[in-house]
Amino acid sequence: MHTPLIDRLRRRGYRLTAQRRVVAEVLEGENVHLTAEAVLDRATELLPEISRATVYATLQQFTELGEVRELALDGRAKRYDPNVEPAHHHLVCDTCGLVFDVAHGIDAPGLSGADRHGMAMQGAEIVYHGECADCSVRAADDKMAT
Amino acid sequence: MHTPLIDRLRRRGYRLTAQRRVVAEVLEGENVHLTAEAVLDRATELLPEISRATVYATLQQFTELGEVRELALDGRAKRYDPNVEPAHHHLVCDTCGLVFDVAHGIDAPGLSGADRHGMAMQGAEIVYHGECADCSVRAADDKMAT
DNA sequence: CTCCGACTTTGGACAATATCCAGATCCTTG
DNA sequence: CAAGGATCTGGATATTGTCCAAAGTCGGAG
Repeated sequence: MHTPLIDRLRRRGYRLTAQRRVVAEVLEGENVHLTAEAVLDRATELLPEISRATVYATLQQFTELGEVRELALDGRAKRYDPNVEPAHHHLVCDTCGLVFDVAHGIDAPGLSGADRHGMAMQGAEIVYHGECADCSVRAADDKMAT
Repeated sequence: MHTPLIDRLRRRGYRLTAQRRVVAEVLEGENVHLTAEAVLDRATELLPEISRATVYATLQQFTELGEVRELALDGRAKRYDPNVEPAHHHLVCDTCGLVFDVAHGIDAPGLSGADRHGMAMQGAEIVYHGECADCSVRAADDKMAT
């Protein structure tokens, strides 16, 4: 079986290994944004001897290939978004870490030359912060309980 | 000496300790965005017996008070921005982690009701990504060296 | 001014996330 | 199907951050 991802790996000179297949499979099977540890957990179910180092390395490779997007949404673990296309931003619950995709069509304003500070621009990521309904309810309950 | 920060601490019932003064002093003396470890380093020079736990706790308190902004710009350490006003966004070098402020006046588009997914919105942060001039030069050098 | 209780700090253990490395393994090419 | 370089493994190590019990300190009451 050749998914587009696997094809691109081959074309770039990467070898086709069971480990890479498994990581690709885990990512494609999810529409939430997993952390590396979550990917490792699921990958271990499919290929018990896979190692942590391999999962981390593979996620980096996929990121470099543009197959997944690495997201730094909060100060915790990075998350991996398998939906590269269409471009979109994210909405995060600051309390529990829940992530929603924001409809595409929204984009960050560009930077003027002066604001670029001589840097080569590579893109912009908008992170909307809020509190999800569940956490709001839980906060209200906690207040009542006092 | 009573900086505005110290006043607000008192009014909220926080005690005025040497450790809090030192952390405040470190933050005010910097216009770059320090990591907690960097704050610890500088604070240790001013007050050698200060502990890591205190610095982390103090940075959290200052964040809750609105005196500093906690930034999750990349997947590495959180950074603390002492310039709360005016609101502004950030430009990050993905290679070395260097951070520039982006001129205020830029802001993220709002979210429609459907895009809010029932969450209570608390704000949006735009992170512009790129490669700074130094890192571009270094990458070019590396290529020549091969 | 002194004392005491509550708030704060300390330091070291622990947790979560991530990277590195040497040796073992395994794809792919020829 | 053998060789060789790419890849993987497992464990050590690094980085960042949190937790906790005991010790210490701030600041209001007297």
